[in-house]
Amino acid sequence: MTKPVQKRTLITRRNLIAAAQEIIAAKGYQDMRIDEVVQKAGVAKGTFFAHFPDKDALMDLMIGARIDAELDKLAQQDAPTSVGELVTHLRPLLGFMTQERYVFDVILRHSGAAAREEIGPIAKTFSRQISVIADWLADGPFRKDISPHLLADGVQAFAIQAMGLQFCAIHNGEPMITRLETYLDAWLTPGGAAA
Amino acid sequence: MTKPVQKRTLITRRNLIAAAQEIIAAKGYQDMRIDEVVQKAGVAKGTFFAHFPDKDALMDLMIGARIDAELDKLAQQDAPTSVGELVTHLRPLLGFMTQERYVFDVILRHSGAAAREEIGPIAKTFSRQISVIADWLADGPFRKDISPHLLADGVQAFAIQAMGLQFCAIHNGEPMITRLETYLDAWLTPGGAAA
DNA sequence: CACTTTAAATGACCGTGGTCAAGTTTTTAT
DNA sequence: ATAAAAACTTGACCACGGTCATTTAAAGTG
Repeated sequence: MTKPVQKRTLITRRNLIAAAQEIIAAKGYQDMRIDEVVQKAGVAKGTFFAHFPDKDALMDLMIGARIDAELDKLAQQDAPTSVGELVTHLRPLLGFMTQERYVFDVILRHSGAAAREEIGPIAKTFSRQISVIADWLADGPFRKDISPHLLADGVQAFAIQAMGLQFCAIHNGEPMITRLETYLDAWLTPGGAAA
Repeated sequence: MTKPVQKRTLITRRNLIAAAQEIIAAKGYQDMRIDEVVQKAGVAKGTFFAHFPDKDALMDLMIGARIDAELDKLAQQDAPTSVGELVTHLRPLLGFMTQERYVFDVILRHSGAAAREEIGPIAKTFSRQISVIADWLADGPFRKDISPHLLADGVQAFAIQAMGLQFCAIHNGEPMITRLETYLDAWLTPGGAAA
């Protein structure tokens, strides 16, 4: 896990991940089964747990990788010049995160490093997300009385709030994106205009 | 579940809940087992699932009840006249929510009504929380350019963010309460003073 | 009261995540 | 080359949430 010494180990690990990817592509995250992964990878069940502490750790890896890919795209965009543009930029990322209730739950569970020592893949993407957004906000027409980092923290908090309500039975009149825009208007440009 | 007709049903249900409460009091939420609950309640396992759709539903009930009790206390407090006071008022509630990682996860999973038709106990407390906080904020020295309801939504979002980071390995230098105060200062009194 | 219908309880059974003592392969030491 | 040590793999096994055909008890009916 930390420092594989044998070539064999790397191959096994790669096979496990490849098998998981195929299964997820075919049936979604929710329906991935460890039994199916090990069967497809051609190893015994115990081997899986020699490579990953638990199922969640693999999910962390898989979902983290996809979020990272979204962040790659995000980071290449120009800094948004309005809240509307910011929300538009975030849309694909939030779309991925809310594609399955299960995925959103995994993300929530791992976003805060999950009380573990080592910071997992998803938690890393959350830090990165803060960096990307903070960079954007630093130069845009947004409030300047607090640090870009704090601003970005808030964007993340509101994004999670908006995504969470997405799955809620009551609040589904308003689409997630619209709700997020309302939040971010109030957060990033209090008083109605850039301060 | 919706309309129990027999006395027997009510008794069984009460026994199940009482058993669960005892076990939770003794070992915490995380370590509650259905097998132990039904054994203590003196019924078969299948009976449990005739009363609750799944384990999570019972957890929803138990945790929701405790949150509701906290909200009862909250609602009796005077409206806070500063962000610091607001945070102090919220402290016991947030303390309960973060007492166990497992509890926090259950709460997150159910806060948005969990994509079910009926709104569960925890989701109800979240609505109530918004009401209580909105009432407080309406009259206090906080920004007035957006509705108290929207303000309260934000308080909730930041509270969740602060609690989530509580469990994070990196961010544990700053205590949850301090972090929340920083967030809420920026959210409720942008520009440094009440607008 | 006897009979039927409906509601509730039962427990053997299953699916799936996770464990671990024993076996196999690879590396290191002599 | 050979033995000892370390790394890796194995699969039977366990824990625990959840299911369902069957049995038992309660409520309705004449």
